[in-house]
Amino acid sequence: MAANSQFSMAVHILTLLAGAGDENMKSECIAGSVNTNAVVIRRVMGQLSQAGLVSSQTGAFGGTRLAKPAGEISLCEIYKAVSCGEVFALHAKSPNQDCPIGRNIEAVLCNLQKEIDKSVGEKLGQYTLASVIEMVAQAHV
Amino acid sequence: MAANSQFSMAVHILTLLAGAGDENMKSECIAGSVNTNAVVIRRVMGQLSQAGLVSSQTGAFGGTRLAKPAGEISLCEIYKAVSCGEVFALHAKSPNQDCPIGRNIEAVLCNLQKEIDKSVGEKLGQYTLASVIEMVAQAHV
DNA sequence: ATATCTGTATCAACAATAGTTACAGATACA
DNA sequence: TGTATCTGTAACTATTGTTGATACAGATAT
Repeated sequence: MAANSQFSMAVHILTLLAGAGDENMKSECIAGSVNTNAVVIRRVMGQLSQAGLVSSQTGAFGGTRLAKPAGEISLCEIYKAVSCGEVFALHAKSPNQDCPIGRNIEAVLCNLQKEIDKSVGEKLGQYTLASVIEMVAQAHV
Repeated sequence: MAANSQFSMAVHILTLLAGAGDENMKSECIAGSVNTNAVVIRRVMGQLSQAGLVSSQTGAFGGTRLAKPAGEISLCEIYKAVSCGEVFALHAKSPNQDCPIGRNIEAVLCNLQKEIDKSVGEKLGQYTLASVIEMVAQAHV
């Protein structure tokens, strides 16, 4: 499949919104920077909106802006807002329950999965949108 | 798409092999526990073999066994052996290079991706196949 | 020789993402 | 009030990755 790049898009979008300050940005304009279709942007935006990270306005002169300061938006929040998959997936079909190992391995892997996800969340939680903006600025050529 | 469950399968397979000790296990038999097709097992096995975690024998009475003790196989090695995707994907199409943010955000996200992947690797490195076997044993009902 | 097992090519089925078009609903402004 | 503009969302297609399945060459023990 096409790999899930929603997190990357979300960070990109939010960085643009932070740059716009209090002004509304149109999805068409954002799509121009991300290099994709405006509907794709609005789809991601819907998830960010549900998470309370942005607020949108319909109608003429509408658009979207950050719902809170960039310093108060952690990358972990963004990650959770866009429904990314887990680091690894559990068995597609349940293993053979007649096998002692098959019967118990799922629970072990599930716990491991949760632990890894938690670890990723903590790592992402070390950064905020403001950190990203700073990194982008430092990368400036 | 169907989520990538190769890591889960790999851990399951290796746990079974560890239980078989020095005896060769047939892919057909492993497939019975994992509840899938033998070819799927052999595909994963090929990656584990390339990583030096298992060794296989063709021909009659052939099969596969662990190439080193369970205590010396870390989950990080397994994770790297099966080509799992990254935690999140970068932009599918490159962002607009005419935009100051579009031009620089990719590198920032790429660094972040590497850092997260490293963090996942370290977390997985805390466990060995032997740990998994122990956890499966404790889960026994 | 024969039976058995791995390694691998190939194809179909399925799922998820991304891209696109279309349109209803909301809103600012003349 | 009418018009232009923008979001939200449904619907469809194209593409891609995983899994499942069949088939067969090559290796090996007996």
